[in-house]
Amino acid sequence: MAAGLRTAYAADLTAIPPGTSVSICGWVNRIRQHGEHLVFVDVRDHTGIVQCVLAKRDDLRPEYVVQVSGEVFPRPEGTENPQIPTGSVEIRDGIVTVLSEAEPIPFSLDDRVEVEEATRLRHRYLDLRRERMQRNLRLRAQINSAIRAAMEEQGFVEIETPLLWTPTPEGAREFYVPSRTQPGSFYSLPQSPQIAKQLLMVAGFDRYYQIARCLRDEDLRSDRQFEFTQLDVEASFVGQADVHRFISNAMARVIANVFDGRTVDIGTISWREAMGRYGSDKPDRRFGHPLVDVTGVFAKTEVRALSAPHVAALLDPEPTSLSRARLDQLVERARALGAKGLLWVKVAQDGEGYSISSPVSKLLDRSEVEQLLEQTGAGDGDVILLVADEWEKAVTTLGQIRLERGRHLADPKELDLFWVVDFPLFEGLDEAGKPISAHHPFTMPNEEDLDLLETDPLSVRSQSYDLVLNGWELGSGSIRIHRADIQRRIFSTLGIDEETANSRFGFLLEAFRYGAPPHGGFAIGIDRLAALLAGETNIREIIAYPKTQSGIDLMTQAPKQLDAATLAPLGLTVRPVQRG
RNA sequence: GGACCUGUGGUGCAGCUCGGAGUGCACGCCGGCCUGUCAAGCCGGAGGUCGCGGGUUCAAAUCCCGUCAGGUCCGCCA
Repeated sequence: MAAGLRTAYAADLTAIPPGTSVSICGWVNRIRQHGEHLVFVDVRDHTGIVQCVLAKRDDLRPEYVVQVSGEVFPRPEGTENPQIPTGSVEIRDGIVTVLSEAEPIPFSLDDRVEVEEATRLRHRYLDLRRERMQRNLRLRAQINSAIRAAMEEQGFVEIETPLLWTPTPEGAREFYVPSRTQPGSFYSLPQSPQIAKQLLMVAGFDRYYQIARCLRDEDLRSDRQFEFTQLDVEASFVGQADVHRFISNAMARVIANVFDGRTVDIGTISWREAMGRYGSDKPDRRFGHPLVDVTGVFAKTEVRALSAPHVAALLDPEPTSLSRARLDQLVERARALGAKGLLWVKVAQDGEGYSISSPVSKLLDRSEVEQLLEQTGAGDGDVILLVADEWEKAVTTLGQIRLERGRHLADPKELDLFWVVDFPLFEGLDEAGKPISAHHPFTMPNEEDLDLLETDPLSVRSQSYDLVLNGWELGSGSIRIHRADIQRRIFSTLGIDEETANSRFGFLLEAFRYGAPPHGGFAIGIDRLAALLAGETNIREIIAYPKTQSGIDLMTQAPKQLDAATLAPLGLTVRPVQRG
């Protein structure tokens, strides 16, 4: 709704009767001066650009903030610009009022010009003027709005939880905030509202949601910032299928909203299948080329590099690009990823059959080659990549290579959205030989596997689940343990004694003694969701003020040192830091 | 903590392999011309700590070492 100094936005003008007087406000986008008597001034607001035709004006510069009052007319025949939505109209002989002058800006705001990200971040307020960034942040707002509508429609209540929370030793590294009123003591910023929301279940808010800021002091990546935003959800008296339904409904609503009614199928795949076929618990399935288990082919092989508990095979997505040097790089890459190595087998048509070339071709017998070709479906010109190792190492290594080799072949318009279920409850053993929680220690085991807790904990599946979109983990959740006896068994398996459990989670365990309903929940990473739906490959593009990989805000130069006088009331002194 | 890529007028690049004067291109900026352009066009001009420090050399943007910054990834992210 236009108001104040403005009566219309640029995008409104095509729908306005010729001759209507309007006032538009915005930034001077571009000036085209044609001598003394004809000047075109493009004025930009967030809806678009409007061409203003003036008789004489030489005091305007790009990025001046202006108000233009004048009459809207169709452009003279032959001068329309079909390239832009407002190209059929113009404001003629308007009064241009300069509301604010502008120095020449340090980089182009034209989306066609690639500007180094550091430069953009240093002047983020300028970068955000660009159409792309306006579109991205507005898309993000639209996602939030659709989420709120979907959650409220399903009976969820939005409740805020504290940012100043209590340190919890489990999980991600936390940010700490010194207390002035309790000098020497610290709050922590929550890595998620996990425990707070479970307490809300005990409190009887049986359907809670929040668009919550979470903070983790872990190294940054293209899909990770210190602070990020989650749709955080928890519900009581529900099972896994109910949680999936709530979240699926919200996702469907978001996608329909963003893509104009588009529908999406949300499938399900087990963790074991995801790992086996794609070597990842967040597979990008859009470009095919699944891994093939060829362990059986090499059961009795003479090739020492292939005698391993598991042999995974991949038909390279782009074999023609595999020069000998490139293949050597792949071998190195596999080693860098922690596997012992990688073997390649080139396949070529040879009369009726096929011949192969490989560093180990002399050591492979005919039946091994035949089975390998059959099981992988390899044909003329294909290159088979093999990684032999422990199952998880083999599939994850080859899965990562699959991703690096094929990711660019994925259709960027496709939305491959699915649940990954039946995660293992524990992910390996710590130094003391005790299992490590894969999710968090309140995750409910799969009831069929309860008996394995004490005998074979690593094979216990959990009632936890991830949501994956185009190869990114969008979120995860679980059904929680609400029964004290099962919680005791989990703590015991994890090697957490009662005293430790009480000191870490005492208030939660105490709360659970006063009547805890069965409950479970989920959290969706909104930054990742927004980035994927915006077609961006890093989340900084959908965050107004992101930090660099080293955690610096290039605009404000935060974090900054504080002087001793500021720190003293907090009970802090800073040790001199040696750098370099 | 580690690997790899990048750093050259305000912006984006080329130059770096094979050392020889801050050389070049495009955009932007400043000035002039120009009455229907639209990333306007034409002419002219200004603008440089080649990220920083050290080394090799008669000579370094270029080679070597270190360092800082940005990015991608591994570790890390219950």
